[in-house]
Amino acid sequence: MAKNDQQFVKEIADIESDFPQWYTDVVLKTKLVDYGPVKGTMVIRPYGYAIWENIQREMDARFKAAGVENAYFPLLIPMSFMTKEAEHVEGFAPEVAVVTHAGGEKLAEPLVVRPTSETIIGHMFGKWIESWRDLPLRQNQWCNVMRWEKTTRPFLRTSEFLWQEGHSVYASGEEAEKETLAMLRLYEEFAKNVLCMPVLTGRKTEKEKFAGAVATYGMEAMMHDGKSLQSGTTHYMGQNFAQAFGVQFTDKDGALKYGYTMSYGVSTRLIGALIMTHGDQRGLVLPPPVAPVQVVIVPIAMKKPGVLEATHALKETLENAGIRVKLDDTDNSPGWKFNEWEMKGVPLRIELGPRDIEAGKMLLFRRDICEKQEAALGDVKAVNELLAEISEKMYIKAKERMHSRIVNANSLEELLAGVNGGNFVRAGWCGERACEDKVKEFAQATARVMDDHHTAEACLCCGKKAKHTVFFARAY
RNA sequence: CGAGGAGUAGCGCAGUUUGGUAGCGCGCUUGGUUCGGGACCAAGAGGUCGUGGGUUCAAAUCCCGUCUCCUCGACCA
Repeated sequence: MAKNDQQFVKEIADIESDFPQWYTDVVLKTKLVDYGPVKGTMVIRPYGYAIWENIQREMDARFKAAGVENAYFPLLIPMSFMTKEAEHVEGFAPEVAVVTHAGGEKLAEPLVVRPTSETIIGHMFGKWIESWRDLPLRQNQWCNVMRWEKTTRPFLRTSEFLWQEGHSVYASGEEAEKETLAMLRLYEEFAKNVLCMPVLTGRKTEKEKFAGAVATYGMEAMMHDGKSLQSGTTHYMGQNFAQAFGVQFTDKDGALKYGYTMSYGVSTRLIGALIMTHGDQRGLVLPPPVAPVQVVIVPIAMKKPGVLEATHALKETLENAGIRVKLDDTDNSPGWKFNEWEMKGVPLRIELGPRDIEAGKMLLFRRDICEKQEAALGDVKAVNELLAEISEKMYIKAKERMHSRIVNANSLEELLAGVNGGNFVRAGWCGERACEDKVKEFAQATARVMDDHHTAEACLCCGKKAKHTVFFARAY
């Protein structure tokens, strides 16, 4: 029975050598997603969606604490909105899906399926804002967006994906910029405490920034193979969108002024980041805060008297303590269940058999380091402490890996050697587009984030005085 | 769009060279024995071989067309 899956587990034994294939296989196999009928779309299955729900819940709590409200804006955007901001339309035109027919007729004006909502939200904000008393206006929406990508991979790059996009308007540029950085810090804290994932944060280069933004900031996570994954971005728009959509207010001095806008977003890509940051030879390893099932109980010798009753009682005890518990009382063999739930990344497994019940104990298996330990049967405190420890260890492990794989480079050759070795490469950069392009051509690496303050001596490419310290990496 | 590969049962594949009644493993269904690291026995269901045309007594197999998907590039959260 289940020889297929057994083979599969063997096949994924070496993650780092065959990472993209491992990733796709494990995501499909663990039933997080399925491919949709339209190329590049994914069907998020309940187990995968539950991860997203947990991310949403944790993120939403942070937004609300920061004073941001949720709202919803339309899926369809008039084509003319897109063309109002020159850089924006140029950036998104190649990847938008367009509705040309509806109601059995050709539409007078084509409608764009939102690739992001800056334009329509700018339009509405323009109507809602009249006075300085209306500012700041800070809203967020959870929705789907569509970008017609050429090559796709579940969660990491799909044509349609789920995300949150927050949009704020401020009376001054300073406030809007401050909020842009504050949200970046919020994301960083979220990555650490909820996803147990370390990230690098910083400003994006001109080349990498959002279409229509003055400045873009991002957080980058390191995957097993040393590639970088952009996991969240925040954008300061200045008055670009405010001017395009007439977001004006009457200030205290009676003058009519344009607002300053900013936006920020994270997507279902975070799930991909999780999988690729923590996953190992046995499959997924999910951080307890987002794991759909935090504890799985596997009864041993279920038909022996008292075993099922004991597992049900344990489940109830843990559930009452607010732990997400699953009791696997299917008639698969225990070995099958062990592998199944390990593959699905459940942080903690409890094995309970006649011997344990007699001794008043339970066997705990932690997924992060794959080790077993004993605890008193029904000891909720022990379970909670172990879950907390798993979160902490997962973060530390990922952080140590990332920091051990950041190297410095003073030349293109050193950079190439660095990224070939699966590292992030820290280097000086003069700020010229030509040098950035040359790095891309020479080492297939791009500038992920940069730091304006701790400036390195010289540009690794042209040798001129460096304006920025940049982290270069190959990226997904 | 450039290069390569693949379409046969739910999944993974064999069969194509040399045309001859559609096969294997897993999964699924039913019954039974099991259960501390992917158990076993028995019985069963399931396929217009991507698609259109051609050659032939006969095509998964040969010929021509066409569609789709995957991998690697260019583009991107």
